This record gives sequence, structure tokens and C-alpha cells, in this order.
Amino acid sequence: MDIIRCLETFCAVVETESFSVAAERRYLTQPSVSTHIRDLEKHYGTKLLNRRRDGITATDTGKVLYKYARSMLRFVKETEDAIDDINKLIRGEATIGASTVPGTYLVPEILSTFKKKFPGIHLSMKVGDTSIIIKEVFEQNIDFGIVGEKRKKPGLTFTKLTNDEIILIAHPSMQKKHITLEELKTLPLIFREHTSGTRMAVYEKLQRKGTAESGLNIVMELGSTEAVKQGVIAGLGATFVSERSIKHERKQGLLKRLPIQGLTINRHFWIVKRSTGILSRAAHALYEFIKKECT
Amino acid sequence: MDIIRCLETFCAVVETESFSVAAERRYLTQPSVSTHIRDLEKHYGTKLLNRRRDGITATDTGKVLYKYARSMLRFVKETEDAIDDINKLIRGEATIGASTVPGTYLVPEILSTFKKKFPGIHLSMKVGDTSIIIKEVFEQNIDFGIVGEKRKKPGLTFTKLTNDEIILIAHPSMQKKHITLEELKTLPLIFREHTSGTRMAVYEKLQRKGTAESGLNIVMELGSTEAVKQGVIAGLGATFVSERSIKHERKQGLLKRLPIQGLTINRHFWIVKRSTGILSRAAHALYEFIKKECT
DNA sequence: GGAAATCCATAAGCATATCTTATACAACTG
DNA sequence: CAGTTGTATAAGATATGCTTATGGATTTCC
Repeated sequence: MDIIRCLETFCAVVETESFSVAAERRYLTQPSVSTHIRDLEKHYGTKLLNRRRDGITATDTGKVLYKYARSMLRFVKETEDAIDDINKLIRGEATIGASTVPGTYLVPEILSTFKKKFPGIHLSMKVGDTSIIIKEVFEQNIDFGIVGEKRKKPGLTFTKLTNDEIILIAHPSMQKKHITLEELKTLPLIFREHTSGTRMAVYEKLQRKGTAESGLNIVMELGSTEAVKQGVIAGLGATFVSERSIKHERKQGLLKRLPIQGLTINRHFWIVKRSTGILSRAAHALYEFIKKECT
Repeated sequence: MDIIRCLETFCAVVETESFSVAAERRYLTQPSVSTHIRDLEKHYGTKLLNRRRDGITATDTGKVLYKYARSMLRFVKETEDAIDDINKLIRGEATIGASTVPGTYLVPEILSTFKKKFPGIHLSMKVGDTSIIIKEVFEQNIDFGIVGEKRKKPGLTFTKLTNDEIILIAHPSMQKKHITLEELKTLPLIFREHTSGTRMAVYEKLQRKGTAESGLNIVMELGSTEAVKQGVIAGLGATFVSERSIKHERKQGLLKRLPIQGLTINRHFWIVKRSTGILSRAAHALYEFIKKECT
């Protein structure tokens, strides 16, 4: 039993005084909350919550546990912060390469996130053809590369970064189960600014299918993915996002996916590094970070 | 990921300076330790341990995490103690019933353990025929009962307590895969004192199979299950124990099970209570405790 | 110098835990 | 009294974590 997880749920229940509300807050279903609480009650050998019709209250024991649990969760957080603080101090540099597609659509965003966590690491990226990037890795000019395809070459290791599909999402009230490319042209769309990697990837793909930007019905441009999401939830239009970024919202039924017939925008990449080569601390941190972000 | 579990492993590795030794200490295999550490390193985004041939050392970050982890684990323990302390204060009484077999072999031990955790609860037990116990539960003379069989009766709920098989264990060097009842008679045996529930259960079963106590080759009588186990590990003889109590030792290959042809001592019981009846706090604690102990 | 041993990493298969969906049940609410 | 709200339970799907087996790197011993 993952006690930290259960205690988080327990705290949520105590604070919201409800299993079902706590479930929402924790992005779980209500039955999961029930089992978390049951497990805790079993673990500590005592009842922790009074289930009454007029709301949930902690028992005396539950109140004590709540105090401990809160401190414990705070402590877990503190630990993470402490390690993060150390990471902030790491200095060094990492030089990576990326082929055109990931170098345009994927890596810049990741690097910018990485930079926040490791501000002391100086990053540089070289964008070029897959063959060039692979050659550069082999010749130790860059620490590692991110490319769109795997190639056999002794001394190099390729690791797959999981698919990150870009999907169209709409308000759940939307009747249709899927739409055609033609229908897409009339659909009210919300987008981020032109420089967004997701937006560029979508445009490129649409263009290859014969649909130009001007052919779309863009009703709004917003500054952040979050704002765009909220726009869709508010029913202002549909948008394209990476599948990963809307897990919660889809689970909660706030958004629904709207497949487009004959159009999937699937990005999957490979990370290539020398099999034997030992990475610098900075490069290693970046390597692991990218793997973590794309898995 | 169960972070507490991983941190426990991490601390064990730091303290033992070895993955494999830590694995033993934690009753895990070495690959499990590897993944725990890998998961932590991924989680915190940084290397935590230096893997060198001359032993494992924590990185600077690892050292910091170790300090946090130790406090965290201490805190988890403290929380448990705090709840236990509250449990100690619970006063009340619980009256249960048990049919002859569980009332002799199983319940006394459980009650004694329970009494340590809840010293303020006054316990009493009535032993009698299954039918009588069930009647007593129904008539609310006792809080609940533990019986050897399930009977259909409206208004009562039966919950199965998992099997607790009593098995013969021997030193792993023992050649044979299994033995006969005849061979058992010559096998050097270690036992606990006569009043042990396990011992009584074994004797009773053997007697029914036509083997008296005097027919056994008892070489030693020791005071505790732990001492008996150590005796077997030391190669002094074989013994009977409940399957549950030797999980670790069997996993580690310190002990092996020695099945006896035509002899299984399998105890499984039912706990019976009124379907609607609400138990007192004390009785409820005992009810949950028994379920927890026997699952 | 080479064989054996030690120690950690990785892979594959399997067991178990943990989710989710569906359903039951109890207590209010209109 | 039907409908609604809120938690418990059951069953099935999925994910996680553990173990066994294996590999690679390094050291030790003869």
C-alpha cells in the first residue's frame, strides 16, 4: 500500500468533508477514495472517519492522524524542494542535436522547461538532418541527439521516446463522434500563437493534406495552452493539443477528443547517444529529463 | 511509485553500501533494489548513488536525500506510534465466541496479541459448539463468533478467514522432496511447549492418523517460535509452523517446506456476526484486528 | 593470464495492487 | 414515493512491482 498516496486522499476527504468531492480533487473515482480510506483504517487498526449523512467528519483518532498526515505530506514536498534546490546549483553545459521535426516542435519546449529546473546548465542545440545529427553524436561533437528515426550504427544506442499524438479536442456537448477534413474547415478553432510547436506541427500536417491556414476558421488566439484549454471547456471552440496534456480533463469529462477522419498527427522520436560514452553530469541530467518528459 | 518503500530501500543501500546486501535486509531481490533506486533517481531528476566497484557511496545530492529520508521514515513510524497510543486508551469490552477448534488453536494467540495493542479492552471468550456460538451471536449474547464452518442463517454474515496451513519445515540441505508418515516418526523434531496451539493442532491431527506423541523423535523443546525457527535453520531438526510465519525465510532459502504424504493440516475459519448489528468500538476493533491477522 | 566470482543493470514473465466501470444500498428531498 | 445524493461493494482492466534469468564490467584467485 502506498501510504503517502492514501494519506493524501485522507487529507482531501477531511478537508472537503466528502468522499466524492475529494475524489475529484485527487483525480480519482469515488470508489478509489473509499478503498484508500478503508486501507488506512485497516492499517492503523481504527476508524478514522465518521460517515454521516450530513457530511464526513474525522473521528478523534482521525483528527490526530490528519495533523500527522499533513506534516508528512509537507515533509515529502520539502524533500523534493530541497533536492530541486541542489539541482539548481548544478553548473555545466550540455550540447545536443535534433533533426528538423523534433528540433522544431518538441525539443525547444522541453529545453525551456529544463532550463527552469536547472538554470545553471548552459544549453545549446544544433538542428540538422538525421544523418548529420547521428554523425555528430558519433564524433562526440554533441552529447546526444533527438531524431525522428532509428538507424543501425554500432556504438550508438537508440531509445524510443513515446508517441505524443496531437489530437483535436472539443467541448463534450459536441454531438459528432468524429469529423472530416472538410468539416474541420468550418469548425471554430482556438489556437496558441504562431510560434507554438504544436501549432506548427498541425499546420505542416494540414498543408500536406491540402488545407492552408487561411482555410481554417480561427476564432481566437490565446497566450498559453492553459488558456486555450479553458476556452474549449467554456465552449468557445475546438483546438489541437498534445494528448498528454489533457488527461485529467478528459477523465473528468470536461473535454472530449474529436478524431478527424484520415488525419493523425503522431510524433515519435528517438534519442541517440554513444553506447559507452559517459555523459557529463549536466548532459546526463538533460538526458534523463527528456526521457522522463516523453514517457 | 511507493516513495516510502523506495526511500527505505535507498536508506538501506546507503547504510550497507551495497545493493545486494540491502536487498537481503529488505527481503527483496537485488534487481528490485536497482529499480527502486532508478525510480528515485528519475523522480528527483538526479543521480543519488555512485556505483563503484569498491562499494556504493551516496552522491552529494544522495547524502542530502538520505538525511531527509531518514527523518521521513522516522516520522512515518512516529505517526503509527501516535495512533497506537490512542488505541491503547480505548476502553470497553468485547465478548466473542469460538467453536472448539479455533477456540483452542487460533483465537487465544490472537487475543493475546490484541490485548497488547488494546490493553484497555476487556476481553472474554465463550467456547462451544458451532451451533451454540451461532445462536449466541444471533441472540446478541456475544459480539461475534469464530467457527469452523459456514451455516446459512438469515440476519448473520459469515466472512472467511484465510487458510493458515501448518507445514513441516526443514533445513534446505535436506535431500528429500517429501516424506511419509513413517519417515516422520524418525525425523528429529523441534517443538514449542505443549500448550502451543500449533503443537496441539499437529498432535491432534497425527493422533487421528494413528501416530501418538511418544512415536515421534522430539529432540528439543524451545520457548518461542523464533527459537524453533533458528533451531531448524541451524540444522538441529525439523518442525511444524504456520505457513505465514516463515515467508521470508523460505524466500531466502533458509528453510524449505517438507510435505508429508497424506497429511495436510489446514485450518480455515469463519467469522460470524449479525448483518445489521453495529459493534461497539471495542468489539469493532477486535473484529477488524482478527480479520487483519488472518488475511 | 585466464577462469571464476562478485556485483549491478536489464529483460521477460508473472503476480498482485490499484484503478475504473457498474451496481447496490442507505438516507434525504421534493 | 420516486428521484437524488453519497458511499460501499463487485468485477474486470490495467499498471506496477517483484522474481527469475541473463549480461556486462571488474576484481580476485590460482
